[in-house]
Amino acid sequence: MLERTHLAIIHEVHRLGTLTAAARTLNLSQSALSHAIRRLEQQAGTALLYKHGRRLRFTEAGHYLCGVAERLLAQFDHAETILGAFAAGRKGSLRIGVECHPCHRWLVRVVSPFLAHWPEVDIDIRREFQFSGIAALTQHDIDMLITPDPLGAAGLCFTPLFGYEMVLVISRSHPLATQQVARPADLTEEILLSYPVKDERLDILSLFFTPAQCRPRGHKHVEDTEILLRMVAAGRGISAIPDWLAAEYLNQLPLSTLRLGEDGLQKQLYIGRRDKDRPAPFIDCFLEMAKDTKPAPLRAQGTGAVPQKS
Amino acid sequence: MLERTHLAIIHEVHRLGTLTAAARTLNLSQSALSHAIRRLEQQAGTALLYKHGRRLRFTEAGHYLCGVAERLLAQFDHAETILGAFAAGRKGSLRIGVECHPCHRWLVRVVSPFLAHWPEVDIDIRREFQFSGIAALTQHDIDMLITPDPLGAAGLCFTPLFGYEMVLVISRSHPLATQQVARPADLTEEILLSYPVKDERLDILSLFFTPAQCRPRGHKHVEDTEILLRMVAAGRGISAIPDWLAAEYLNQLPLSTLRLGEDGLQKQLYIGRRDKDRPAPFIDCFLEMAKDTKPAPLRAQGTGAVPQKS
DNA sequence: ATATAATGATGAATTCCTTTCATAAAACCG
DNA sequence: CGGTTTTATGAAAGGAATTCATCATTATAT
Repeated sequence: MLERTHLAIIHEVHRLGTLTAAARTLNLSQSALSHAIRRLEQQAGTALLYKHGRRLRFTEAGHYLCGVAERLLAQFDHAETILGAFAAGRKGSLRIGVECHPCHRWLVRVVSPFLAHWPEVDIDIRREFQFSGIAALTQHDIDMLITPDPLGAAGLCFTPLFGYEMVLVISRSHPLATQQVARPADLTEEILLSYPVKDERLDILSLFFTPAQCRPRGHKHVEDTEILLRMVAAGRGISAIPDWLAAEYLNQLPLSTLRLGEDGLQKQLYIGRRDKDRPAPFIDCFLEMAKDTKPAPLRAQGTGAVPQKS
Repeated sequence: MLERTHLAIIHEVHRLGTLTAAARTLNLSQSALSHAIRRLEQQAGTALLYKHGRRLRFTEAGHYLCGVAERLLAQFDHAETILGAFAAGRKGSLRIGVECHPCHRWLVRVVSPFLAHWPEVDIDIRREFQFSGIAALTQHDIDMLITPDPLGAAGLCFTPLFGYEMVLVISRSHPLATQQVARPADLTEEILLSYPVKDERLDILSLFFTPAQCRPRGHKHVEDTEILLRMVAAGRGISAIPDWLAAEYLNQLPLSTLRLGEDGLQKQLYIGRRDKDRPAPFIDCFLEMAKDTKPAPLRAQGTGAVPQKS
């Protein structure tokens, strides 16, 4: 069976001209090379080298194999280099799951500089999961999960990123726009606009309406944040988004924000990953960069919610 | 060090999904694969597989290596196939040296059908040698030598191909055209036209003029047979060529042929090769085809030389 | 649930292949 | 013709790959 060592021997003999010299650079004895070539020739059933004077020359088959060796050895070397990069954690890919739909905007602010620092690391962001994001993480479908709900699961660990508050956004011309706080009973005649996720994953339903045993009049799904907020601004509905996301739009669109209930709907974003994962440096780096990239909190304004203390 | 076996293991595990199945097809024990992968992982410094349930899954580095394996293994397999073709003698190249200039025309008649039968065999015909054709043969510059002078040399063997006669060609309007036999003394006022080879390799000089201690009046070199004979026909000189070559031109050009001396200048063509050469079937085949391709002898005609009994 | 089958991991023993050593043979060089 | 350089070879040694026996884990069937 043709092995890498055979190719290496053939290659060095070709490069240096003699077995003895090739043996030196390969850290083997001349005898070892001689035996190895002999074995290979017997297995191949054809001569590769023949003596010419006291040196060696390549037969045609030998020359052919020499060409093969040059190509394949280069590929072996390259593969080992890449493997080394994997081992050193310079190369890899980071599949990031996001369970917090509006967090996408924040995420891109983390990802951009990261990609610049780790040119060999690919990033893939996934928002759809077969089951939950947690399951995707344990099943190695993703390598990291950004979620506000750090559900305990064996073999996972979560790192807190930052706290934020879910705020109600309404059109500035809405009757409630003058208020500071919204109560569930105030909103029973509204149309709720939300990202297209299951109801139980919508905090405004599970933590605001449901405990008060009421619901908005209607509920529509909107994929895109920009469109969602434009619809809100146009008075077509209300929505609940993180305060820092609202902050980005307050001076672009005629929107007002209200606290959801007396205490506000406080949330915390976590980044989760598998315990046992080899700690690739680029993963730690991503974590650091994620922690350092806090979104600008909603500044106190007439109709705004109170900023969150970090 | 990444070896072919590692690639084979990785590849089979990927293909079949389990170590056990891969071990079966590789004729190894499951334990062997497990150990081998473990060793490779330790050397590479990175995990390649991890357990998922009771099966194995590839890490990123593992997936990468899997791609490498697919590419490289294919190349190994191909290389071994080609090597096998070399061993079986289906593939190779035949560098044929020709020391008999006019034999080129005969040679192409052998080579054409040969190339059709051995599509993987390349043929290279060489007429120029650093030293002699014999030296080129022993030094592996060529694999076969077609020569009328089978000079004994250690490690070479010669196979006779066919006998022929060197005949004098002169213009049909030449005064000697009516004669059957030419003698050296008749030609001392002629211009000899010959292929551009050294004088000592020209039989008409070494075996005809020199023994009679005379020379033609002049001697010019002409590379091309066609041109050479047209010059002869035009009365610009005389030449000596094999009878069968003359036969091809007798009805195209106004030429006459005369025997060189009483007995004619009898020659024999040989094909020489190295004794110890692995007896590739295509070489034997070439020999057979060469033996079977005898040139048409010069038919007896008014002014022609007597045909050679084969 | 529990038993059973399938799969991978592991440590020790063994086997097999590679390498080395010592030496011979051949070829080049002055 | 020695002296040097180079390859070839057989036997011995060394080491790495493989196997064996066994355990742990997980999936499947009863």
